Amino acid sequence: MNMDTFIDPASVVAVPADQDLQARTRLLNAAVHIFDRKGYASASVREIAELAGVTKPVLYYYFGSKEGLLMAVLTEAQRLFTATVETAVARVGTARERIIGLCTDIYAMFEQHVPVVRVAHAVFLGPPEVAPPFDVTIFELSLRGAFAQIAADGVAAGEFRAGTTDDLAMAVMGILEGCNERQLHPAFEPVGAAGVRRLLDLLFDGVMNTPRV
Amino acid sequence: MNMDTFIDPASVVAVPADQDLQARTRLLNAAVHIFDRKGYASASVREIAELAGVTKPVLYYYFGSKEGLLMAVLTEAQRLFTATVETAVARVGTARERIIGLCTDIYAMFEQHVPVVRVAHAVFLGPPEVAPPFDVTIFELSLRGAFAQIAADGVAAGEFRAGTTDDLAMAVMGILEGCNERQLHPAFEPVGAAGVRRLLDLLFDGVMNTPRV
DNA sequence: GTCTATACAATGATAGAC
DNA sequence: GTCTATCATTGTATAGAC
Repeated sequence: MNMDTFIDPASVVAVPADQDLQARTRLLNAAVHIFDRKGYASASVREIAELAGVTKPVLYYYFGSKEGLLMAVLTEAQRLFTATVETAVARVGTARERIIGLCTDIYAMFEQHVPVVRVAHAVFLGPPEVAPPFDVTIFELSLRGAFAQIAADGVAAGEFRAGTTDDLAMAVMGILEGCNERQLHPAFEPVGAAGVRRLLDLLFDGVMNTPRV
Repeated sequence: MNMDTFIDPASVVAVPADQDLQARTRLLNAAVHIFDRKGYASASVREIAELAGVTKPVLYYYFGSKEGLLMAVLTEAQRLFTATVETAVARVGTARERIIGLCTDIYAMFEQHVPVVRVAHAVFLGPPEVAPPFDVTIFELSLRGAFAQIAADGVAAGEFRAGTTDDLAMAVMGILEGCNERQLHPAFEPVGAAGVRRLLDLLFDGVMNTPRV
């Protein structure tokens, strides 16, 4: 992919129309901003072009259509996501530490790129009938595959109880998703990286007061 | 609220334009159907009125605006939600059983009313700038309050470890949300009520193979 | 309460000059 | 590559007859 498509997080929230950036990059930043605030369907190409400081035909010259613009944003989100997962999976340590590490890495990446993540999140959970031709399930599948892999390692090493692999991956996904949604939703207070770790510790160690048999 | 606003789940997915129903009810069913499939922003009142078998002015006569129609749908969703939470909280048993009971009740209610829940879910997670004047946080707040109450009971009774109340509620919310999203998203296979219970058991009993100290 | 007909703004997209 | 000007369509909403 062209390096021109890189989205500078600071510029997204600060000055999308910074004249030092290329028109294509300014359009991407503006698109993330508007898609995030109004949703893809309610966003207008007019507004995006204005925010980017260019005219409408420039937008169509670079992206072909409104949907093409969304596709470019999603491609960028996928790049951020898979990079985070791959580097986190390669870590060493106990399975417990690796799972916590992957979760905190994902959580931190979401925190650093809230607008882009929110756009991708909205497409992922939104109505499939109007969704663009972008396989949004790769986010879920790759992340769950990573958790399942680490969990299987933990079971094989005797670190985790036998037969917990798939359920552990699913439970971790749920807890992480809950934390991320609280981070993405402006009405709630984020739990923070420490909170993510606390919730995962609860899952690993259990809740009951009586020792297991 | 008028009983006329009740949304028969079967009619929503089957024949929204059933002539035996009142125009207002047919409009509500059609709105849920269209909002669910295309999203609120992309849905057109033209299409909703046609599906309901009435003309546009009839829609505006009953609901005043497109947003009023969405508000009516959300109000119905809230009714379903709070009713489920209240009856589940009133149950007796151990805190662990009560938490599992509330989760499976919510899960089953979502399963029975997938279209309405998806619409409410989309508004809850969607962009706040275009959201209707409906406090979507009440879903999260009431549910988390219920979990925290039960968890506090469990801690007080010595059933759960001390200091786990809030984290337990958050972790349960996350796991439940993960299961519900897999149920609402057509690309994934639902975990089922048994899966929900398994994941919660994992949280209660812990994952580690070594006994806690 | 329900209809026909229409007002009117906004949309995504393009043609063609430069 | 970027502009001005414009098109065709669709959107929500309403006026007024019955």
